Amino acid sequence: MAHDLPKAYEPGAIETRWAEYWIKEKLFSVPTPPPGETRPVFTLLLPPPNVTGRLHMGHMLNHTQMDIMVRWHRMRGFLTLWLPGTDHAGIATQMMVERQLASEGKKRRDMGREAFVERVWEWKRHYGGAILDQMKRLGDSVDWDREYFTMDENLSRAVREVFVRLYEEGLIYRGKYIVNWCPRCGTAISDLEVKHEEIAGKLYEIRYPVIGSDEFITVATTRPETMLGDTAVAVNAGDERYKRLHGKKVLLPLMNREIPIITDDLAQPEFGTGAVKVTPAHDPNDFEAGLRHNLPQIEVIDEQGRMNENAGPYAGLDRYEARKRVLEDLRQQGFLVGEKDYTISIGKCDRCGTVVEPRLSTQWFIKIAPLAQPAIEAVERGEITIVPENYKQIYLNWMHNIYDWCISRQLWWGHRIPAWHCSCGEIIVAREAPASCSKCRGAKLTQDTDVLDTWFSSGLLPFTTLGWPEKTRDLEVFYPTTLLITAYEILFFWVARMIMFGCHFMAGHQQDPKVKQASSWGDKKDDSVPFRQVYIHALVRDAERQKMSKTKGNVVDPLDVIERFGTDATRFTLAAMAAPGTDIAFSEGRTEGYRNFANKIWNAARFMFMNIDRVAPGLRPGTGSENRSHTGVDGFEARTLEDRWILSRFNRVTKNVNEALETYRFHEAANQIYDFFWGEFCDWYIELIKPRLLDGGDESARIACKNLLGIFEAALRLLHPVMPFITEEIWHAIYDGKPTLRSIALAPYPQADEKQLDLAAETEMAILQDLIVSVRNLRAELKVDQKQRVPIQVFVSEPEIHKLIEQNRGSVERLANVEKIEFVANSLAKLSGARHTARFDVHVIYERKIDVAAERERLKKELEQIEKEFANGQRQLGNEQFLAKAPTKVVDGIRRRAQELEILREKVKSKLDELG
RNA sequence: GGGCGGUUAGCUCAGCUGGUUAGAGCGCCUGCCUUACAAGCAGGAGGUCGCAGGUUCGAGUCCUGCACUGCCCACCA
Repeated sequence: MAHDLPKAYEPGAIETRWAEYWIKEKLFSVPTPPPGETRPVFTLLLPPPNVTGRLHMGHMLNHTQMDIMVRWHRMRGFLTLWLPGTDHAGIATQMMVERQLASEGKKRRDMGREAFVERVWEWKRHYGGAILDQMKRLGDSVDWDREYFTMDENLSRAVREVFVRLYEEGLIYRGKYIVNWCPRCGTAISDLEVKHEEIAGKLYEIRYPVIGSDEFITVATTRPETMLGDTAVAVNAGDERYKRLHGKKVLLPLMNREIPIITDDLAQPEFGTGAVKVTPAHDPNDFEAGLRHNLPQIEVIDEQGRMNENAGPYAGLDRYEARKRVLEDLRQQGFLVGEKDYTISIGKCDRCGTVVEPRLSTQWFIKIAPLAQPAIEAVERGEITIVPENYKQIYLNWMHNIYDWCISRQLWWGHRIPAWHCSCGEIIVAREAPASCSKCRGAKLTQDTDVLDTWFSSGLLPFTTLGWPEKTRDLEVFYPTTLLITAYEILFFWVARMIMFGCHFMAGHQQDPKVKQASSWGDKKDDSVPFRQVYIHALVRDAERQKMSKTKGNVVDPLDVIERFGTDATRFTLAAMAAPGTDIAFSEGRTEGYRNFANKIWNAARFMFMNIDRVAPGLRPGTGSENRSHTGVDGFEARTLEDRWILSRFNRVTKNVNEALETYRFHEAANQIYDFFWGEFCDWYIELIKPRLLDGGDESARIACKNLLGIFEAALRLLHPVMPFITEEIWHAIYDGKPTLRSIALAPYPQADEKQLDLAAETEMAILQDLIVSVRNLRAELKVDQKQRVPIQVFVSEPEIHKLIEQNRGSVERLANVEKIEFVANSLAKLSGARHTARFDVHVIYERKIDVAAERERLKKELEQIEKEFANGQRQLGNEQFLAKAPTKVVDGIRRRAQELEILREKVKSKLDELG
């Protein structure tokens, strides 16, 4: 790269080129390390996107944060593994392919299972994993050689192994229970996959005639159509109103079936009429009550949400149509006695939005309590920490109230349950298809047609991707993984399951102490956990803080944003806005600002190269371009105040950035670098060294170049995890395309050197900046022509400050466009149009007079503020409690400030007097 | 029905364990094509930190209540 390159940074081609280079060079591939490896390990498992997935802003935030952490650790010398892969996503993918088939006029059931599954694989090979290509565009530094798919043969084998083991341990059982059933998807779904919604509905009161009397008993229901399957009416045993009806029967209207009146706590006297219809086959509570009272379970709704043959005249009707008809008939026959507005909660299928039907069916379940206990303890003991911390309590609450998990799905795409049914009724659960029935020796075995919940297999990934059930070297080194960064949405779906499975199946596992001890997690004892730390990232919303959703049409496509502003700028935006615990309202304005930042860096680089090529071409790639092997600033020779200052600032910022990343304060890390690079390095340092570069003599220019290069190169490394592309581009240019290392990503991350912190330099620099800004301010107020240089007068009382300004006279004159500095012996405070701080007075000599009225206003306002602050300080200093209790640092600070304020007050007052 | 978060400049947001003068970007106003950058430079205006109490020497920061707002969890007909 040379200085004749475009003035404006064009990220497109550059980013694509480096993304390809990183993959081609296999820079982030981590072969299994041999025994004896002593580097601390950092492992991160990518939350596998669905094969059907496309990148959205939430992913982009997640990936940005992961990549920052990964690159940061890698540069700090950790043996860093980031494992990518995709999830087969049972329902989602099956739906996708079904839709595709529908457009061809085909149906899944007509094709048959085998052909359909083959079709899904075909789809997967064609369209699946688009998101992986998008990840490449983001610059994700994952190990592509280890990419997995949840239905890979080795992972599938591990899934069967887990299933069989859990079954053998009695933790998996099969049974007929009420489950959430999606009539559209035709499968059971877990509690988590049901989204509840409040809608306006009705509460109907229906009276059932009591047999052997002319009485009625009135029940309340929101779902009248289920009455067709009623097998009892329940009242509370203690409810006086119904005591006389205990043991009697009622005649179920429309169906004319006799059903008993039972007493059960299901019925609560306060609610409705105090009597409740019981439909064991279509309501979870009624199901339980049915078991308690041995009631028949009459199913009236089929798996497609239609009334079945048990529904008499309503058979064949859709459930909602049936509701209408049932109500009509009840009304006509005088059984419907009440109808009032009522807010009801309905469950909808997470995938397709269809209203879920509680339905009786035979499913496979995991007994959750024995698995939950260790998973709760691991978090309570701090073996796993969750950040932000409030999610820990949410996790624990959920885990304490968890129900058994329905793991079977009536789908075709997924891991088929490793159970075989024999015609004799025996069920054989086995790792591979058995040849014959273990009970009757028969060979007519058919495999269970159900597949497993997608989350069953993804819950195993932390160990199955590393070779489990084999005792592999990978497991020994990389398990437990170090960090998991994920969205709150899947805390229960995925994170909780991984913890349960990890603690269960990896119990007793020991990580290689050589790679563990050196890491920051070395003090943890329990290596069964799947990860050491979980960071829950924020939700990305649109600029109006609305949740992005396709139906609202407010989805911001990250690739569009990338197209317009570049990946680096987009990444920087997300990093800079990602304060832990708060959602992000994505704004393109910010991204544009960070695109400008990239441009600023680019132009600073152009400036640097222009000067190096002109005065010290030897600096690149020869001198100073030796392998950057340490964590500081290379080849820096502090000769001047600005040199000492920028070196100190760099180290302070480096310290802050590392500390911020340590605690996931991405926004702080990003802002620190931004402010340093733009506000200090470009605005001040580069401006200050220009004279040395231009006409300071060869030696002086060479050192200035070297220092410029040193800071710039180190700053690139500091920024690299956030903006990997532009930093890689410029870094390579520094070495003229011939760096010793193949990538800045492999160079050491800057670490602060306490010895290079220089408080004196920072203080002195602040005074000079203050003086320069004061003069610029005065010039603006006097409307001095920008190009005109004007003389100034300066008064200082302290000799050191006089010396400081004297020594940096040239800088002040240049940056404030001053013709000549004249030091005067007396305070300029009274002089109208002069500026003052506690340390100096300054006056611009110019024929134009300032606007006296405006000046008076300004001074009045200033005085007011000074008085206010001064009074405030005095009050505190006069308070014994304050003096006794406040830290000396604070007290001293206020004392010092009070002195300054007194000086300032006098200056402002005398000037106001002068103005009259 | 429970639980969690948010409310700071016109807009979008920082402000970590309470401590001197509450910050940034965008937008706005003024002046500059100053030989890295107009995607830039210099200067400026703009805030009773949602409301009401409380704790404290000291509160944007901690506590209580309220208001508005968002999210999650929940098998009450």
